[in-house]
Amino acid sequence: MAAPTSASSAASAAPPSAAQELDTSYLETLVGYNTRRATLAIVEVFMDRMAAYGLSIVDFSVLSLVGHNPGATSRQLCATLGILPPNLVGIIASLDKRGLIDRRPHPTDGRALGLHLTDGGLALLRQAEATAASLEDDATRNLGPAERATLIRLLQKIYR
Amino acid sequence: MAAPTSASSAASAAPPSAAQELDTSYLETLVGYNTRRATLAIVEVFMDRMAAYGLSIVDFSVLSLVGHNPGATSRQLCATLGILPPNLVGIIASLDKRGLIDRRPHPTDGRALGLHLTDGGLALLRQAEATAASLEDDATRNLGPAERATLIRLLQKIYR
DNA sequence: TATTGTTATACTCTATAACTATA
DNA sequence: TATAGTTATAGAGTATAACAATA
Repeated sequence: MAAPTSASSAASAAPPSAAQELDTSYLETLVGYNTRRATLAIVEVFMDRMAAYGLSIVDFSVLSLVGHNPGATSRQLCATLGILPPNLVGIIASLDKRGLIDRRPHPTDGRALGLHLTDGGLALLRQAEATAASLEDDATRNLGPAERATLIRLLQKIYR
Repeated sequence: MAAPTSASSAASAAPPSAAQELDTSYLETLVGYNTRRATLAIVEVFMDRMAAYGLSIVDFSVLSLVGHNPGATSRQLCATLGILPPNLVGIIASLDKRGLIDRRPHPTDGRALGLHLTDGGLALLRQAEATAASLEDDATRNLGPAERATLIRLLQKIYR
């Protein structure tokens, strides 16, 4: 959480006044504090670079899930990403309007719509996923490959 | 992100319809996706249990930092927690109004106010920190002590 | 009767601009 | 002139209730 949030990060690498840093040793003993700080550090880089494609983090997640799960429904995306249905409507509508995804009648359920990438959506996803891989390497540059694998394994032990 | 967000988590351990789970294997290769999912899992438990003290996560962080850094200023809290000054004003005012913290004139800087815990604030912090320790143990129950230490070390390599 | 997708809406969180008083 | 704390305000993100169409 302490990471300067975009505002100050551009101009100043060192803090503007530095004043006096607080002792965070207690908070740093909490796993949740550390996962949150790490998430914010990565998310900041993620948002910066995905802005080039006009994609938010959720946009990227939706586009990627649809790409890897052709015919997925809104309901499935909501369950997977922890988004509530009313909040996904605008996201889907926006990706559809931009011509990145198609909404087709579901083959077996008349209530549902199956989501599919368009050719343009697939092309954008490939670029975005390449950018994501590169950005993740940068954000985790202090981790070796084995450490990165260990980190992911331990994190999944928490949420899976 | 996929974790059911409080709404469904109470009544149903298994998903309501289950429908068909999507393939998330690509997203799970991203460190950011995993840190975010783990954060959401812990945050959910954290919010549930801290509600007993009327503390949000930021309330807890502020109370804890002031407790471990008597005389800290708003500016320092903002820098440490990545909160913007206008968004901290209400939080500080609320903790003050509840009698958990005091705002005293800063000894050397007439513009600033030094923050201190009241006796009541210290008592509440001690309870809250005990609850946090217990809740963290629960949320990371699938990790051994060594794994927990490794996880924290690797996360700090990302954000420090 | 339950579920999918949707609208409307409210609440929280986060962000920017501008003011005051002190330095 | 720069900084600490503050106000007002705008924008995301997230939450609930309720509806039409379909199962």
